[in-house]
Amino acid sequence: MEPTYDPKAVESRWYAVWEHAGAFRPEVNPDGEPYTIVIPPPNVTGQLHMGHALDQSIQDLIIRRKRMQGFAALWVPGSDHAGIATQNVVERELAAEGLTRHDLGREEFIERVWDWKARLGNRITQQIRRMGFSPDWSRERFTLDDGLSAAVRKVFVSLYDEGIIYRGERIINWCPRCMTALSDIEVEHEDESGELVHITYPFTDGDGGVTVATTRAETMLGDTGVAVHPDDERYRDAIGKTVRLPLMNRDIPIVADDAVDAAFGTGAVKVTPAHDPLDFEIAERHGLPAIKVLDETAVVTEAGGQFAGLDRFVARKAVKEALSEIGALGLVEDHPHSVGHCYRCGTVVEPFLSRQWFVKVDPLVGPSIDVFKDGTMQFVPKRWENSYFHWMENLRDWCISRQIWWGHRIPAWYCDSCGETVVSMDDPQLCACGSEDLRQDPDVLDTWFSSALWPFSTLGWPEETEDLARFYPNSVLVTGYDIIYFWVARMIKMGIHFMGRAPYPDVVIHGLVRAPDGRKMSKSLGNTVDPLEVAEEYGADALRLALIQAAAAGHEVPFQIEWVDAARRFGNKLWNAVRFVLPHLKGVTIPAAGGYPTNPRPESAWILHRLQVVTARVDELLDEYKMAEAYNLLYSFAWSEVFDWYLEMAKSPLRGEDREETALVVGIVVRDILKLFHPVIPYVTEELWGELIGEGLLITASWPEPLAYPEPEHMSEVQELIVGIRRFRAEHHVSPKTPINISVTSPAGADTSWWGEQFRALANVDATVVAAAPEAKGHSRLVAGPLQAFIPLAGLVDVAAERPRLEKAVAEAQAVLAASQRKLANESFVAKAPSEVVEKERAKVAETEMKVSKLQAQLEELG
RNA sequence: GGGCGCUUAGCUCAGCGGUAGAGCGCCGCCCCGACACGGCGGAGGCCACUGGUUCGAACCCAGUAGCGCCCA
Repeated sequence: MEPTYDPKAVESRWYAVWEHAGAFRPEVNPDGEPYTIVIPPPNVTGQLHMGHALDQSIQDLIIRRKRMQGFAALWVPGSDHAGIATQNVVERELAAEGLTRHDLGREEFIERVWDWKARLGNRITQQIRRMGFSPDWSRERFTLDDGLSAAVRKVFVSLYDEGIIYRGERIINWCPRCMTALSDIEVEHEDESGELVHITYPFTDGDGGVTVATTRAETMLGDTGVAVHPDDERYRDAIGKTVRLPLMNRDIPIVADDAVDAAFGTGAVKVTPAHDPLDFEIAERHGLPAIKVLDETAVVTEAGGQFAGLDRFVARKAVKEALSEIGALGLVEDHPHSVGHCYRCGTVVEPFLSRQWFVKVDPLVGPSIDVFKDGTMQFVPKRWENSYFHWMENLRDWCISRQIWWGHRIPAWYCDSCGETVVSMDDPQLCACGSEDLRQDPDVLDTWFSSALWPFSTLGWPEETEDLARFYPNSVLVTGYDIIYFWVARMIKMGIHFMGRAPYPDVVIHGLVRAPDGRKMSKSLGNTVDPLEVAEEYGADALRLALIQAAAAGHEVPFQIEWVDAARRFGNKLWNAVRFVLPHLKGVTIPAAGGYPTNPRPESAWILHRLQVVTARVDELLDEYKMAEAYNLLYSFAWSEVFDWYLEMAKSPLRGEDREETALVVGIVVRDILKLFHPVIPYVTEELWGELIGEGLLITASWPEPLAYPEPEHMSEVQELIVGIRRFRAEHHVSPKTPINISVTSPAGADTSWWGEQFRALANVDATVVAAAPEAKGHSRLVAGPLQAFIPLAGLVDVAAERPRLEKAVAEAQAVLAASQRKLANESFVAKAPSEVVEKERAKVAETEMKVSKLQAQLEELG
């Protein structure tokens, strides 16, 4: 083995081995209880970003551990077709050739997208492999696969038959650049500065008029009414009158409606039914017509009179100028307000009256909330339930049709003869009326519609497959909080509705990986960090460990390359630990599991005890999805206890008579550390497993279940004394190479057999174990519980130089003592605190008093 | 406007009722037969502020200030 670990060579070696061994398939544990995770499908257009790296690191950690625990662990990979995004990408490619999709026609365009997918669509799956993640590629799915398309079709038809899916004319969010409808949550609101423009509409029957306020002046071209609140005194007499719409010279009524906010603007609102959701509702209640004055490209229509042909923002300015000229324009005030943008392209979305397909959410919401209330499901951390409930309870119907070509085409046909709509599992040839003039709806479904079925469509539904029976419900879902609404909520609704059971009991929510500057990583800000580049430079293992250690419960994760660097060095440390162990294994075989000795030396008993305690705690933490805490604990156990202490303490016995029993423990402890770390840093641990065990693969080895050992007495005190001696050397500039003779007191009956050896090995002192403090003066005294070490000062240091150290030690001990005494002097503390806390405090006082008196005695000895 | 979160060592963050932690950075000493991608030792925090609950609060409650996110 090389003295330093090189991730490059190792990380390219193992993936194929694992895959060929079938290790990613649940079938490696044929009798295991099923455990399932479905991957949040990344976009085919996408590249792996830090968010994926974190999300998938967590999933791989979970799935690899479950696999080692003997579960039939299934992690289903796949991607979604990302309708709008993918179509945009391919259209951009066409544009470079001077073409539009309409030049190609629907079929040819779709073929072109499939070509594109074949060319580049597997980029992200290659990247997932590079990271060492272990989903079952034999079960990879794509939302446009035949099977998943059948699932989509079945769901659409069923929901249509149940009356939950319907087609209707409503105000939807329209992106004039993508030329499609969007759902409410695909609109991102941003505060922008704008103007609140006051416009006066004169009464048709006399003097005066009503002044309305708007931020979108151009929409007044489509006004068909004015609304005021019924209780608004100011407008009591105006209700029922008509006003003449300026510029358009249209007479429109003033109506009273509760929906009007009397406190906003002038209290009178213009009603533009075709271009505002609230106005549309008001218009419905009062029978006002809707006039479209903007078209699909956000250009003013013929209905906009003299402004026809102008872009919406140009028209806004022109309308204001025209109003100003005729004296209808009043106050113009600055008005910062929230403006909706398309989440795909950033264009300002237009509320737009349009006939679209919708999912009625009311019937689906109740059960999706109940599963949390009754404990069937939980968010981790739990606080996400609140925003989930709030969102669910305020849902509006989900607009699912998209005016694009790439996606699941809506299985609805319209009969040109009788006007009937046919929705069916099989493409209809004839309408019920006998006509053959059937046209299929040209639109496709929202990508999230198919993603909502992912936990069961990937398992074969609507076929009744073995996988479906075995792996549904899934065991856990791991995802970022940013898609709780987009995806998680919808999976829950569909899962319950179609499978009769929630898709998984646990939803683990993690934060977003932020740029080093603390801001969101985004291409436009240019502050993204490419996980593949990081993996190239530091190793995928290092990136994964760094992400897991940093990803504490549901908070944002600022990306720090220093963490990756630290994680990389941990790999090197592990590597060298194994490199240290190997030469000592002559004649000793480390079993792949178990092998814990019955009667280990005290040092070994200590580390085995710690191993058991730490492993048990790590299991608890992982079962609670506290990944960061678990691996920070393991990290410091491995480095600070095993490597810094135990391997050092093992060195002496490994050179002795009974070297084999220590070699066995060293090997076993390192083996279990490899196992415990494997789910996070699979490459280096697999490589080292090959070196240490050389049999089978770590990926399918068993999760450690160490034996419990009683903790040997005085281990921590001996360690404390060793640290004290080292500190003594450092403070007095006594080289570690200078041998020192000390005496160490031992309580009666203590097993001191191993002390001398370890004092020599770890502190380079010759320690004589004695029953009582030596009589002679002129030594420094170290106190650790019942143990004391006496370092003779003669010839080593100036006796007087020891005084400041002692004085400091006394002061510190006295401060601790005073604090404890103060507590115990407090009657309510003694009366009300739990007895073990009080006992602990009393013990501390006794111990500290002892320490103070010993140190003071020594100060006196110094003279 | 409603909701959620954050404010802890120079930096980035854990901890969330019983004596303040990590990584990086910093200061000494050391290439000691696993590792200088390292070892040994050390310095460094009125845990944002103000009140309250409690025997005891970084941790619970209320409020204040600043920052961030989500929804309307």
